[in-house]
Amino acid sequence: MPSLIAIVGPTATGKSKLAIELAHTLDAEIVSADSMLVYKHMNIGTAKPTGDEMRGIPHHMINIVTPDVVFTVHDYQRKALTCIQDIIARNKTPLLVGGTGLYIQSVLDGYEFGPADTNEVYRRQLDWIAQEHGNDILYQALRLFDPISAERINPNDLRRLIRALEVYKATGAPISAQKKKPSYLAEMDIRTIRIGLTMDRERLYQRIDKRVDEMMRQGLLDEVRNLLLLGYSPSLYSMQSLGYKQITNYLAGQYSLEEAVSEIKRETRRFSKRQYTWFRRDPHIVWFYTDRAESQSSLYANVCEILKDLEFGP
RNA sequence: GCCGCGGUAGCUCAGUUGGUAGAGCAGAGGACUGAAAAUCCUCGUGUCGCCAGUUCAAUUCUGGCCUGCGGCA
Repeated sequence: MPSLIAIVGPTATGKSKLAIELAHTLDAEIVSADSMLVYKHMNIGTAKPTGDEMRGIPHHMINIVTPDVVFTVHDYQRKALTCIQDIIARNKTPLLVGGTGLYIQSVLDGYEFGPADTNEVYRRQLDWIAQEHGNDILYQALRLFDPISAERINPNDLRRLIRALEVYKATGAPISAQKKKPSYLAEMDIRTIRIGLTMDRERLYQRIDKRVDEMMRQGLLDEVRNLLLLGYSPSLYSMQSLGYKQITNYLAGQYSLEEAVSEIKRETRRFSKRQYTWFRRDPHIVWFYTDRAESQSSLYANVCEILKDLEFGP
C-alpha cells in the first residue's frame, strides 16, 4: 500500500532539512505545502530551499506561478493531489512538507470546495462597502442570507464575511452548507503519517530573529526591489506577506530599515505562534522536538524509527 | 557635596483629593473550508525602590536610606 509522509510545524523548525534527508533514504520526492513557495522570484524572504540545498531531490509545488497570480487553496489542493498521484504512480514516496496548515489539511483531510470561485470584482465592491459604511452592513446581510455562518463568523472578520457572501452570490447556497469529505488520500488507498516538528518557544524565537538577519544579509532588500522593478505591485497578496510587506513599506518611506527588520521578526514570531495553534489541534501528528535531539542526525534517526514501527518506507 | 526630577506589569508610562492600581507595546491562549506568511477573537496581581513614622488603613502623606538622570560645584 503506498504511503505519504507529512512533515509539518511552525516556520524555522527545520522541516525542509529533515525532509531532504529523509527523501534520500526513502527514495521520496517533496511536495511543498507552503502558500508562499509557489511564487517565482520570491526566494530569500520565503526561505525557499536553494538548488544546492535540495541535493537533487525533486521538489514540487514550488515556483509554479508569478507573484501577481491569486493562488488559492483550491488551486493548491488540485495540483498537489495530482502531484502525489503521479509520484506514487512512479513508485516513489511523496513527502508533504510545509507550514501552511490550511494547505496541508486540504490534501490530508478532504476539504471539498464547491463551485464558488473567487470573484475579485465582487470582493473589491464589498471591501469598498465595508470601508464606506462599516463591516456591520455586510454582517447584517450575511445574517439574512446565511444565519448559520453569521453565528460562526466574527463581525470584524472581514475576510470571512466577504468570502461567505461571495459563496452565497455565486451559488445561492450558504457557505455553511459545505461539508467535510473523507480524505482523498484514503480514497486513493494512500496511508499517511503526520510528523510535527517543534521547538522550545524561546529558542524558536531566537532562531527566527537570526534567520531574519540572515535574510537581510542575503539580500532581501534587493529581492524586493527587483520584484517592484518587475512590476509587481505592493498591493498584491503575495507582496503582502511576511518580509515583503515590511520591506515594501520601508521603501515607501513609512519607517526606517531598522524598524522594518524588527517588525518582520515580530510578525514572524506571531506567525509561528498561529502555526502552533493550527497544528496542535490535529491529534494525528507525532511530535518531535528538534532542539532536544542532540543533533540533526539523531532527530533523523528518531523519525526513521517511528516510520519503521509504523511500517512506512523501507 | 549641594539643588532639581524620577524609581509603579518584561518595556514606556498613567494614576490613586490615603481604602493595595491601569493603558500602550511586548507576551500568552484561541478560531480558521477558494487572499491563509492572510483575517479575526480573548487575556493585565504587580514586594507601586528599601526602612521607619503618622493613620483604623500608606503605593499615595512625612523623614531617612539606596538608586537613575540632569544642573551647580
